[in-house]
Amino acid sequence: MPTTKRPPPDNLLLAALPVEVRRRLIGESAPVELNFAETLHESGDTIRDVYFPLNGFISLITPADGRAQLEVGLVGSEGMLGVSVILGVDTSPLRALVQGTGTAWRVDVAHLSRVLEDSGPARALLNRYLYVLLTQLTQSAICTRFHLVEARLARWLLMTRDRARANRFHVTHEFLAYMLGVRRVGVTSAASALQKRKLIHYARGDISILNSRGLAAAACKCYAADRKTYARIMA
Amino acid sequence: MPTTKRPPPDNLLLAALPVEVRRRLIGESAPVELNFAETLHESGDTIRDVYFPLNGFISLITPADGRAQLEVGLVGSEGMLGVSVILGVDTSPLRALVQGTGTAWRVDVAHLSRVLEDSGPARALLNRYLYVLLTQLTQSAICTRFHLVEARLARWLLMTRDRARANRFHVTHEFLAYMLGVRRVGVTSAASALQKRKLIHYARGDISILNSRGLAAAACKCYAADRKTYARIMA
DNA sequence: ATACGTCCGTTCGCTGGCGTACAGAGCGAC
DNA sequence: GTCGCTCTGTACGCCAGCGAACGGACGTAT
Repeated sequence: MPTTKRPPPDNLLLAALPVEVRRRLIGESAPVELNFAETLHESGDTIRDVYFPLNGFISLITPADGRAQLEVGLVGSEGMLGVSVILGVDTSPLRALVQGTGTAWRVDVAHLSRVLEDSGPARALLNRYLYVLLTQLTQSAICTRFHLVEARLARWLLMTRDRARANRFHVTHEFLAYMLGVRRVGVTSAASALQKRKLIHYARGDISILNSRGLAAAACKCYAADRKTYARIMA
Repeated sequence: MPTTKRPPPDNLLLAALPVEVRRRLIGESAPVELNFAETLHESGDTIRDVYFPLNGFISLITPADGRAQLEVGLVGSEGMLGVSVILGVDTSPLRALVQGTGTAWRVDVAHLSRVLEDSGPARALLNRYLYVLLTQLTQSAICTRFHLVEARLARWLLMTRDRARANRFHVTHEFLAYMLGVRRVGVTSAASALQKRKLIHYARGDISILNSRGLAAAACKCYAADRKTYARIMA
């Protein structure tokens, strides 16, 4: 279930490009569908296409030994999936999983490379985005290590809302547990605590954010820190 | 106290550059000293110089709220300090702290940028290094989340040995605790367990690796994974 | 020799999260 | 309506790591 609608959905990176570059990049093509639970990149595999989401959101997941796994990044309308291509490596270090149905511009890797070679502004923009991603990654590392599940959950919900541009999305406790690297029960108790405080509402995999101010207060500082960095670097 | 000596110490990145680029980059200059406990970059500050260590090692530390902090990266003779410059951002996202005394080539940021503009191979090389750093960062995130202190300690010691090119270095339990994001007592018990198994020896801040095979077995897979990635990408 | 600072060892109670297991509740298919 | 599946709630024992505190050992300076 997609969700709320806002007038002009565009990918923020593409929107920041010079028009001619943007035109050359995505040309006449139409955005593709991002289907729930679809794996766009598998860890270790060769990347053929990169994606610039318009809505929906994509989780970047690192597989660990055993069943353990952990989400280390989140890509939505503010970013791009497949940054390693910018660095000239077309092997994906992470698994990219569509968590929120939506649409995205898809660009062939070779084509992107050609455009990047010719356009300094495009290189600069994507490099800056990469820098942001890097800082978010370190922030995630800290967060995962030190913060309580409840605060981390609140942060995740807010980040997702921003990226998907929707206050309501489909995620079960079980999936959240995978993302946060904790047990499902841990998510259940954290989520029910947030629900009791009327910050969110959920039922059978549908989560709505009721009070984002309150949720931000319940989240760890990492959320604010990430936003600040994005604003500062991408401005 | 530096430590063991090996014949031709060079920075691996510089060694991989075309000779004329390397010459242009570091010219006639001499390597500078890296002094123990010196802060080369402060988080949020402007980066003036980048460093290519020959020996010694530098910790990349992210400050969290409170006293909590966490090492998210380690730079030695295999890499470079100040990668964000490659991305066109001269604000350091992390604190860079000299942990192992040594020497390094220091390069002015503006100069590096000019060289990078002209040299495709240099860009490609540093981009690949950045990719490696990125994967190591995600690996660290996993490690920090899921693995036991003892295994993480073993990994840290091995990584440090590789970067500093020395089997012996000066680090107190207290500093290790900061790096690993745990209590000092946690380090003490993990270290003493390793020492009992004759894998390491330590006394008053001097740590020696006695049996690196055994230590590798005690470490989590992250160590091997990191090495593998480095070899694959930088080869 | 003494005094002080650094570094390491150990202990105690506490708790957040783990692994596991089971039970109810909603929803769709038939 | 009933069955089966998915999703959520709750409970129980367990443990790694936490915070705090104290004591001893080693070096170095005076």
